[in-house]
Amino acid sequence: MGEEAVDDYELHMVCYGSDEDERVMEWESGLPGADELTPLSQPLVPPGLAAAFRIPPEPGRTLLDLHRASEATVARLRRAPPSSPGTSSSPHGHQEARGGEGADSAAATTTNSNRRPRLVWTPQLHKRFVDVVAHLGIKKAVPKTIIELMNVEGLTRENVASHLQKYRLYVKRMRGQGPSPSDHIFAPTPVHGVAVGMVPMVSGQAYHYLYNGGGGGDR
DNA sequence: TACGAAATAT
DNA sequence: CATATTTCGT
Repeated sequence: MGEEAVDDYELHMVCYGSDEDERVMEWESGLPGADELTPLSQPLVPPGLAAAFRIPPEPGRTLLDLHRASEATVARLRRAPPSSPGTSSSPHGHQEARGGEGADSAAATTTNSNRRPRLVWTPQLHKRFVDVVAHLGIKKAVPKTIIELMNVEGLTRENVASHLQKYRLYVKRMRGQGPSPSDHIFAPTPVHGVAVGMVPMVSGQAYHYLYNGGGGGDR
């Protein structure tokens, strides 16, 4: 009969067909990048300023809180119908082209292959990873939890597990010895001022890494 | 089922 | 050769 159920697999994350998903996608696109956000570990209001203005100490905002809030927002977006009578245009300016890539989404080239394309951990994605791991603590930093808190669509548990394995090895190796020039993403030189990819990219796509000369030659 | 170490692939 | 995926034992 028909061979239509063939490519049922790839339709997962890349293709947004539903209006609800579109709304969520738009919301995600509007989110500021990791570079423009204050780390959760860092108080929004400096202690001195807070004291000067009689601002009560910040509530214990944790990543879990953020996660819950995020889930609540997503749920609301999905439930609430357009309900924008009159204004059918986009709520906020969207520089984003189609593709569904916002601050966080792991896309893969949808070329037919049962093998998942190599995921490239961009500095931004890695930063998010490190942030989550740091706040979870080395004890609770397990792939499943990490993946939940990162909230990156398309990111699989295997991806995180693999990266976590490398990250742990890096941390262990890092003890005692100074930083190694061989480190790319793990070394404490996260984001330079140059434009780097905002989304995880796969082989085939052009991605730019910021490299330190590479003239060292020692190993 | 999920985690993690090792093997395998790119 | 570095890094990501897959396999496999727990």
